[in-house]
Amino acid sequence: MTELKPGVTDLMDAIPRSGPLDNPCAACAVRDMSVCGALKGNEIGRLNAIAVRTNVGAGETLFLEGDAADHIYVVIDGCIKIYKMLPDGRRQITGFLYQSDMVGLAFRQRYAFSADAVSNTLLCRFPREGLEKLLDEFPEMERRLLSISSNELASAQDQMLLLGQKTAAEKVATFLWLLSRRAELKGADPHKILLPMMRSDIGDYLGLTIETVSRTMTQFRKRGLISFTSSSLFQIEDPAGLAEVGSVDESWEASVALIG
Amino acid sequence: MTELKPGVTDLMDAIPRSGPLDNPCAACAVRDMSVCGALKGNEIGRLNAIAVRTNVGAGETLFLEGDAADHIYVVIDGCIKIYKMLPDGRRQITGFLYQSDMVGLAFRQRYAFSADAVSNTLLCRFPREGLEKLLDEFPEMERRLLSISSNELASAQDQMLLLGQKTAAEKVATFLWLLSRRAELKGADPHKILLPMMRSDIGDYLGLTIETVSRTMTQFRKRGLISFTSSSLFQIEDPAGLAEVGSVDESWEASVALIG
DNA sequence: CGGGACTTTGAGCAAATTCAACCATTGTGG
DNA sequence: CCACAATGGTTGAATTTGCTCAAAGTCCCG
Repeated sequence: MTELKPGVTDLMDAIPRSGPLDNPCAACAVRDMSVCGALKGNEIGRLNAIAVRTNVGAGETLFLEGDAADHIYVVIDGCIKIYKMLPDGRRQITGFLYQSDMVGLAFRQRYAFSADAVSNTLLCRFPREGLEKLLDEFPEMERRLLSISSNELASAQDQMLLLGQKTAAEKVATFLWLLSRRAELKGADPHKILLPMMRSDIGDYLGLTIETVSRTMTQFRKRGLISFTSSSLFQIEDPAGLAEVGSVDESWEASVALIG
Repeated sequence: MTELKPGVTDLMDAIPRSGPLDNPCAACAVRDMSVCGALKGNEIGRLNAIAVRTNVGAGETLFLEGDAADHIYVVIDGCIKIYKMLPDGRRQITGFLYQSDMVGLAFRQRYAFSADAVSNTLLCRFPREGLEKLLDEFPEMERRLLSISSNELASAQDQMLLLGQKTAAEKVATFLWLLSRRAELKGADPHKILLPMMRSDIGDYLGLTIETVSRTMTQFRKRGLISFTSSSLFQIEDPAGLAEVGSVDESWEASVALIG
């Protein structure tokens, strides 16, 4: 895990910006989608003063369950998995976090879960203490945080419904459908799905073994619902069919985090 | 579902208080444990002005998923279950809420889940709009809400670990152990467990069928971990053994909601 | 080109569900 | 006050879904 002074490395340069070099937050790609968006114009400098960009390589650990919860992160680019483990090694991945998602948000002394990078990930790191001070100062920011955690709670409930009630086929179909919705929301092609995580991650997220995930996917391929280019890249051939198989509720708001 | 003017009915009178009759919030039994505790002295009158006490009979519905989210509730006494359903009737109970817990906290237009009373329940109801105005005025209240939803998120993650990874025996043992911890926290005997919900509720909470819940409990009885007085009242005979069977993590903070 | 990590596929197995019958408790009407 | 229907809970046997164990296949990277 490497730390970067803002505006120095290759990865940094991959992030589009137009503002002054000494205030990268002002031009951050994810600013409007995250808590940061609550601060406007000149206020954003306050955030920038406590922000540190951090790069985490694929498979590296950001923090472990039980570590002192000193920092809060925002994913700038890449993918993070958060998970809890049982003493014997069983693992439940409780979420995959992407661009603009927050990691480590917990008003407790210690993290209640671990976080690893799925792929190379660039994050913005804030000391908890400093961020809390800003919250005192800017109630708009606090309101936004409340809205974010309320959305997270809603998708946690969706995930409980999936884990507790859905069959293997429904679980996998729901997972793929959700990835498609996320791509759509980001303005990408919702039919081309790139899976940055491996089968064991998908299994531990859905409460299934890797074998069941694999078998279910080939079954979907044989049924013409999807087709794969490689094991981590595929095409959704029948979105409606996938939603049907997944018993997905399309009636209203998307469960992928929307910032209100 | 009946509404009560504060300080009128039998149930109301069952709540201990000492303050003036026209300001029941000031003397509410759960005040210090809930958001309400953020307001002190004279401020509490503001909350009282928008609060309405509501009584919901066992089995009655408080609201349904998709209803306009006009109100937020605090459980004064009794038990509420919140749940989501699939089109074919499968149901996942995502939580049981007890004294001082909040129900319906969602910064969205519509409730993302349904809520039914498990037993006769007394609640305090606030219009969402009015409560949000108070939040603007009293940041301390907003901070408290943030802390509450952060705790809820943590226990949602515990529940995902349970649903996705634990065996039937572990699930049931964890459930009983958690009830015991809750009783302890409330100052009650942690070995006497009263189950206000029926087997189908427990099953839908743990992602198991009623038969499996029942079989697992009799197995626990035969192993000497518990003993029952009736089907809804029993005694924990071997707390350590129960925690062991449940693969419960006792290392730090309780996952039952603690208000920070 | 070789080796390691990840994925797929297959066969047998086991945990939990389904289906079915029976038991216990409660409340109601004759 | 008892009969009996209704609701909820327990127990048993058969079935099924998803898991375990095992082997082979694929991809990537040095």
